[in-house]
Amino acid sequence: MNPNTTLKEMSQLLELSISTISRALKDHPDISIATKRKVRELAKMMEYEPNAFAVNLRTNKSKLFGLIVPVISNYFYDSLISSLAEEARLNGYSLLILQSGDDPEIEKENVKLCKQNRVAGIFVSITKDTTDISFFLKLADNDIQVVFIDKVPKQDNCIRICVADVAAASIAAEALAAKRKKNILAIFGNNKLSITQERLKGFTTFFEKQVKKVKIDFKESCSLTEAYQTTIDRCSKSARPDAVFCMSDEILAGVMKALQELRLDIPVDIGVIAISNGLLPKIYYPEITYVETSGSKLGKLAHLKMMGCLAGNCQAQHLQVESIFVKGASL
Amino acid sequence: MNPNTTLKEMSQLLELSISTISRALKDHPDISIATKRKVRELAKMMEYEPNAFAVNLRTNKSKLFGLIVPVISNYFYDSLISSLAEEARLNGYSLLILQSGDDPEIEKENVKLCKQNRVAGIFVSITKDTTDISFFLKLADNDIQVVFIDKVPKQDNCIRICVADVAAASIAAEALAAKRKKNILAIFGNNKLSITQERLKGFTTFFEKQVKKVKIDFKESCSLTEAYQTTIDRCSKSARPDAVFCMSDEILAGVMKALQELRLDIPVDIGVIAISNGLLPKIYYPEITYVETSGSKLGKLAHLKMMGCLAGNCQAQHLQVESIFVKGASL
DNA sequence: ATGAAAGCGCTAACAC
DNA sequence: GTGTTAGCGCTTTCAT
Repeated sequence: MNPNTTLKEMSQLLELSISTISRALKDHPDISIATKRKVRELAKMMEYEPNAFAVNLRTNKSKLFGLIVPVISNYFYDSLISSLAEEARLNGYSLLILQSGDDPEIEKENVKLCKQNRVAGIFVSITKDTTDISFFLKLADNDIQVVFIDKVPKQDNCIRICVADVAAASIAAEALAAKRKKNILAIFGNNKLSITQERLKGFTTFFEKQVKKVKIDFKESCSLTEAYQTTIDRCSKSARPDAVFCMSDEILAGVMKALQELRLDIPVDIGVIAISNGLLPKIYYPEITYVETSGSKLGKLAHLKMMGCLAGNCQAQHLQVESIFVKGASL
Repeated sequence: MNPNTTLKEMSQLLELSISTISRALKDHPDISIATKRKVRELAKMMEYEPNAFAVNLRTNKSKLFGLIVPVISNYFYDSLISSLAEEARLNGYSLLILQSGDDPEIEKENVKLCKQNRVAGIFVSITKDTTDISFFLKLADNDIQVVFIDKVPKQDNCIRICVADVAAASIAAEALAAKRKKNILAIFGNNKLSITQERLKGFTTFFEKQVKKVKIDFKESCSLTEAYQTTIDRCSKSARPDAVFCMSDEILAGVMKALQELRLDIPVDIGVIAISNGLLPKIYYPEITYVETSGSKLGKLAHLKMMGCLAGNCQAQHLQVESIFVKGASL
């Protein structure tokens, strides 16, 4: 057992003071070249690593970001987390990852943990039942920046980074209209979520304004299984829809399973379009046409905004990641 | 700006010493009920949160685990991470998540970060190019436990938690034999990985021992696209295989895409079986028959072993999570 | 160019 | 039952 090297140990070995060692290692101009060399050599040999706790205790800040999401295993969050972790790494930060399990109580506990660890900032995608965000806003008192991502509160006195939900749904609606679809099954997720409301808005607004005489069958389906069942129900009938719109990857998965079971030929018998992260659409044949809501771009933007905040530039703001239409062969 | 409450502030307000406050908050028997009550009330009012740095600096240990994986967005790791994070949370630990990008250099950097943060332990799934694990083993000197998960080194002087790779492949092979498949396309991932070698071993050993006269076409395909191409190549020919074995979810996705394109009827025209985490098989119709290698079970076991280690019980060991045959309708 | 000392917030051994 | 003190490892101001 050879525990971590400290400045003190090195100072004793070299018969120098602790502060000299400290300064030598940070290349302080006061220290002589010779001393610096000696110190650095020893440090390397002894595999000196500064004790993050001691450093942080002084500055009362850590090189840590908290990330709170409802759940990690999800078609969307993995890429978000991945990009956030990578961006953080490139900037010398690490990511403390916390799951709320979509439970507001656990979410609060997680915030507490972040406070205890004096994270520099928190990225959070809120639960569907989070309405009171005062405890997030109060973190400003502790000099902890908060950036809401993807699933964000309604309040506008905070920093929110989202995919362009309204635009994404609108683009999908436009694609459906361009293909002259007249009888659309539109499946949306949990209605409490901001993303659902926004996507619903984008979708309906487009059809109200631009296109009349289109029958749209709106359905809320919160899981793969529900989306599957909805599709089986609606597509077995004689008056089958001529296209399905899927608000999310999870819904897309359920829809596709049903369509495969019904042996419908895509896009001949029925068209499919989704709002998606892009992973799932590519595993089907034909590849699914989708509007991309990139978790990884979202992560990059969120991280950028966070760094801006830390640099003092932290007004409330609602930023959006552009949605891109990706042509597949399903519509 | 109302920064974090400290013991000192409270001690001044209550005109008590810092240590009394400290003890009151930890329910030390020496402190009078009345004082405890007063202190706790004030602490609650001031939203006192102990400064993790100060606590950790004393104990030189944090309630933190490091997790190093090649990449987060992956069909398997999301569930592993999810379960690890949840288990950690339940035990009062948090998870520091680090991606190596499958680069041994970054992996080393990540280990350094873990050291600096004085994590209590590290879970690591190594890169395909990690051969020298001495810097992992040396962490024992710093009293940091290391638990290798899933992608583990060959050396046996360490703690390794894996899915029962040999058994999983063997179970799949058995299922194929039971269905009297005679011409099998078997697609495996990167040959450098321990999991590939093990699964290959399980698969071939079964057929060598139990069943003769079966033609097996082994192919290494490291990505969805490669697996797709392999399947297109081999299944377009007249002498089409009567079954495909997929070593992983990623390979399964590629294979299924190809089979859908070729409009082959599963399981009539061709059987499919995979080793999988279970998410992907359920999104297809028919649902894919698979041998489950649960990332979440792996996480639970790894965490259990880690806690054992911390309690002093840390001999080198190779533990395996049992593989379960999950009947779908694809074989 | 180097050293001494204070202090970040907390705990615990040792007073009284 | 409560207070005093030392110290975890580091940075930084102020000496010299």
